Amino acid sequence: MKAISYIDYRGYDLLHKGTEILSQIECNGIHIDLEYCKKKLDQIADTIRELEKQIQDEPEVKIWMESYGRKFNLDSSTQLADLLFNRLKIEPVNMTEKGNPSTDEESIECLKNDHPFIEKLIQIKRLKKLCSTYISNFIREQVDGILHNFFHLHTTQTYRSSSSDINFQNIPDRNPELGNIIRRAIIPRQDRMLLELDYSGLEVRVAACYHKDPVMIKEITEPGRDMHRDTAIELFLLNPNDVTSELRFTAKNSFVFAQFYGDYYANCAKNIWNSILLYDLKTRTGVSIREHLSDKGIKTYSDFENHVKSVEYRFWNEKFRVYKKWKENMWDNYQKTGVVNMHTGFICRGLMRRNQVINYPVQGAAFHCLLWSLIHLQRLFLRNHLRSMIVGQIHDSIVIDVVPEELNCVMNWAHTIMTKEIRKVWDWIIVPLDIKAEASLPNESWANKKEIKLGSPCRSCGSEWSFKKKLEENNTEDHCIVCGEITE
DNA sequence: TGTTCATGG
DNA sequence: TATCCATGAACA
Repeated sequence: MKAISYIDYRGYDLLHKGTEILSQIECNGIHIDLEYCKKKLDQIADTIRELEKQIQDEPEVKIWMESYGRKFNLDSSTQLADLLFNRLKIEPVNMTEKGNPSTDEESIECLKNDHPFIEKLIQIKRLKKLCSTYISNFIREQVDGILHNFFHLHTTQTYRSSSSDINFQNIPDRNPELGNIIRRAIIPRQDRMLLELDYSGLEVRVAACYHKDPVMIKEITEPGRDMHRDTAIELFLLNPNDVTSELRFTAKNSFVFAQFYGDYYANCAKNIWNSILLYDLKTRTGVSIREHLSDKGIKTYSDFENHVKSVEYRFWNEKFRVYKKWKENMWDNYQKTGVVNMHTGFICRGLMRRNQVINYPVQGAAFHCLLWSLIHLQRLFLRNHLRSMIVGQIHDSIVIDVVPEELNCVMNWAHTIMTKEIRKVWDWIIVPLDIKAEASLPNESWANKKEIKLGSPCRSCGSEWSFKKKLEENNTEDHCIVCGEITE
């Protein structure tokens, strides 16, 4: 049988066992506060009505209403684009994929000073999104207060997973206001706590297992190194002490990750420049980045684009030379053979663009690390009859509904499986793996998650895990995550 | 049905 | 050679 030779059983086994374990997780489901959801839905509806009333009197909205009459609709991007770019003659900031002027949040946020209705419009859109995509669906999909969403292993091009009904993998988090509202609805079962275990920098580490760039391996393994901070220093021409978390964030997302995914300097420069202007980014000592760059000779956008071009050149031709070579090899090899192989035994075929060829094997294998860990953690749970249960998975993290007395044990096992056992089985993982843990106190919602660290056992309850509680005057205090007592 | 927008990794 | 992978809502 010829076809049999095309099947790689490493990949087959992983998906077979993965499917079984994910179905058990779907069956467990995640507990929600149904009464809270219903109450919040009504509350937000009131807020939206109030906001809609408030913007009715704004001059721009009057023009909008007059031109569309009965068809006037705040949810229509087409109408908003017509208002902003045709009637008010505003220069578009971004274009859509099809080349039309865009009205997405990033493009209209910078108009809010000249057009105050924009700020309320953005808030209305956010709240509507929260209700329609999240809260309403929580209420629709729950059975006796439990959400049994699906986790699929057959829908993505990269052999990652996906989730639907509800999508457990895109619940708001980055925006604290939205994150807090919706995550307040997600709660542990009675007297339990929610725990999330995250692989730190998983894709960057898995990428290193492919390209084996010595500079990147150093970045990952040497303590105290921080490539995002270093990139911020180069992009904004700063001393290390002048880098704020905001500047590091911009460098990380608009340059480093964008470059890893295959972006190029002109696009990066545009995005960074937009951030500088929109958020009026400053150095740690409070100097405006715009002025600071100007002092260094970068006065116009064109100057900045040239500067980013030179940062990009050093990034790939001096710093990550081996990584760059690997990308070229991957693309050449695909053009010759038509396939891309993953470390985990999967093969990608079919028509792919260059950036897909470079990213698929990384994205897929990174998720497979998570899936492998999930399978083995769940086996331990079942074999040892733990009452704690795995309730979800978000690409590089595992969410568990934990019985407090089992927390020490769960953390111990998870750490062993996710960072040690996996490397015994997959020797292609040539860099250390690391996990981060966040948890909420018993009976608290997911909105209250805090990072927890290993410490000495709590005198009241014996838990070894504590979180830092912020006090006045930059002081912190360690508290036990199970009983809340101060630990030493 | 296609486009645009939002959310997450 | 031009930012990777998803789900889902709403409009046109």
